[in-house]
Amino acid sequence: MTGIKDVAREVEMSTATVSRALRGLPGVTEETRAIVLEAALRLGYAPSPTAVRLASGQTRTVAVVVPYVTRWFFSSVVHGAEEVLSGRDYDLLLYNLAGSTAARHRVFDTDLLTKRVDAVLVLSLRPTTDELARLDRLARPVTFVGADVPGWATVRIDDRAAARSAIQHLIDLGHQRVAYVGGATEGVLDFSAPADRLSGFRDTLLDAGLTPDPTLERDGSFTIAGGTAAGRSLLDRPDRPTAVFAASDEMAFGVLRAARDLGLRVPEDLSVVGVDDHELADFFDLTTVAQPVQEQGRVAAQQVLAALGAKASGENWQPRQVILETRLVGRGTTGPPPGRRA
Amino acid sequence: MTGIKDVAREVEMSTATVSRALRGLPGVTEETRAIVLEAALRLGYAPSPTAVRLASGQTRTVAVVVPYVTRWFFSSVVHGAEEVLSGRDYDLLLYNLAGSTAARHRVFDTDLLTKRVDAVLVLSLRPTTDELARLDRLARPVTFVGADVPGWATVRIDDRAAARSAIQHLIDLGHQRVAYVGGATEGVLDFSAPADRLSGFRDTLLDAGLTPDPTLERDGSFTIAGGTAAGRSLLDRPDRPTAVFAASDEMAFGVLRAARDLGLRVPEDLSVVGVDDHELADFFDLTTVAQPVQEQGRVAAQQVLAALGAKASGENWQPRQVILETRLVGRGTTGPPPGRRA
DNA sequence: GTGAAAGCGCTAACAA
DNA sequence: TTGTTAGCGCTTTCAC
Repeated sequence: MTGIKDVAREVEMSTATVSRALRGLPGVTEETRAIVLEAALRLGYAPSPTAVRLASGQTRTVAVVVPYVTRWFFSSVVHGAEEVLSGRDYDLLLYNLAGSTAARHRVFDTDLLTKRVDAVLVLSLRPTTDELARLDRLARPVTFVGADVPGWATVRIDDRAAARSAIQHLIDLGHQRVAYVGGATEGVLDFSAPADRLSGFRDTLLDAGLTPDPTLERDGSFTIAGGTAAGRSLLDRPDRPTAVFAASDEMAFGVLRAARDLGLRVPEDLSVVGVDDHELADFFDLTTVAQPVQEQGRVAAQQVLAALGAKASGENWQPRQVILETRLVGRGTTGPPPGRRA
Repeated sequence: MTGIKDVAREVEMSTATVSRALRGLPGVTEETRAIVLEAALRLGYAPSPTAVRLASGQTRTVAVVVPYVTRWFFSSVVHGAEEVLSGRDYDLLLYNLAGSTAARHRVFDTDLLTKRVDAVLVLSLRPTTDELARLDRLARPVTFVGADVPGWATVRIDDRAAARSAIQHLIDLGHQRVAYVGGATEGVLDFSAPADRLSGFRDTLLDAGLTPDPTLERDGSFTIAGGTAAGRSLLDRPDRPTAVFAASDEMAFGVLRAARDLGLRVPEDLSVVGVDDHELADFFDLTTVAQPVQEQGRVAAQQVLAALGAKASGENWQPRQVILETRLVGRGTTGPPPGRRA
């Protein structure tokens, strides 16, 4: 392994000069720089990230904590974050909780992250007070994606508004009995979006003079299978709803399946709306509230890098709450309710 | 930030003793160790990974190179790898190529990985000779997942056999006109599986006395949309095949959609088989050749860790080719061909 | 513009 | 069993 000393020896200069020349710092003749660059290239020199980190005090590494890597939403956010981090020569350290409390504990309640990374991205989780305290002690920029964490930097959508636009769409079509399929509003992996989408759902109905029916609210645990089960229990009854709002596309897919299994036609007998604009939404011709997913990862990464930059140049930096726009994508799973068709 | 010196000062011992005590090395009185542990805990000491790495010469980091993180197969492999790596206190550095040649070049043809990681996991890519040469120069354990790379450590399935079992299943049902939907056997992101699955398809037909029809082979680019397009061109003709073998479940989903769009009943008019046992395969009731995906990530991670262990203890270690079992999962998308029903 | 020397925060020989 | 002393491979003052 050739090190900076080898290069210095080769060009008969000090390692200080070689270091400066290689990093493009000022105070080096162009001639000197050229000589150094040539020698470094010739010797196949590559600096040791570890040594650079120890000497510079920066890890140039960002931790990304993900509830479940295998879910489309999370892997898409990771994709976005990786894109900007690798572009700025930062390493992305992946921590996949895989839904495990033990893993969550290990990441947040031990010294795992301490001195290991310059910044942290946390996806969708709603941190506990203790976790926030520990993250605070890290004294590093932290950004939450897809969760509302007051006082901290966040990048997300307005979940209430997203639900609202979906419900309003159904109301405009003439639906009066609208069901909700969501996820636990608390639990092992506590997310912040479900509660907001649920209240957006209820409020919009109320605003339209409709009364939310508690018996039309189901837990679909944000999975396809959960959506199918919820859909079945919702639709297999005489007074079934004419429309279902699922708080995620995956649950909406499940509802579509339940409808199909029960012989219901969509949208003639039942309308379905989701949230996400999942890569399969088009495939299922699902009407949904689209949210920019990769973009949230990108923006979050840019945010922590900006914070790091500000820190380095001594500026003071305030955590920002970024809210990205959603938009209703009308497709084939929504239409007027039965008996109200043109 | 409290460092090892602070702990040493606190207990009035040398940093060497503190280091030994904290790491559980032999040659330290239990009493001493207890004192040190207590002080470290009380002072909130956590070692600096960077310093440990520089001093020990090990990064305790494994790079995982992924063609597309957002695809189910890859994120599942990452999941498996992360599980074992985090369990052994290794960091997982994620590199997502996102299908970009530039990204691939950056990872393999620059000094990016040099001195940065102890081992590398490469998913599905078929490396070029140049890339192999560079990986070789890293002098670090490298394991390829889902690709056949002669002479290197690999973890994969027998792609020819997987295709064979799917085709044999169709033949046993009585199918004679079987189509193939696969992916480019070369290209920007060069994978090794497609070619093997294609030849497994052809060979099995030949072995059964059937002649593979080149006009029944399509490129579905391993995506749902590609599968839909391929399916449409395959099925929208009078002499359409009675069965389609898709080299991945996602393409099979696309074929199912094409069939549905064309008004074909499955499996009455058309049988479809995929490969993977994707999380949605059950949802689509798709007959498929299941492969252990997370497991491949797990085994690959275990492999590089074993290699690292062998290296550390001076044993010599030979790259192994691990082949994991596949099995046909019969579901509802396959049945006897039209006109041959019981 | 360049070099000498002192760290960065640990580990690891080698002594004691 | 414990301490002393060198590093690990860079960056960064501070001189010159």
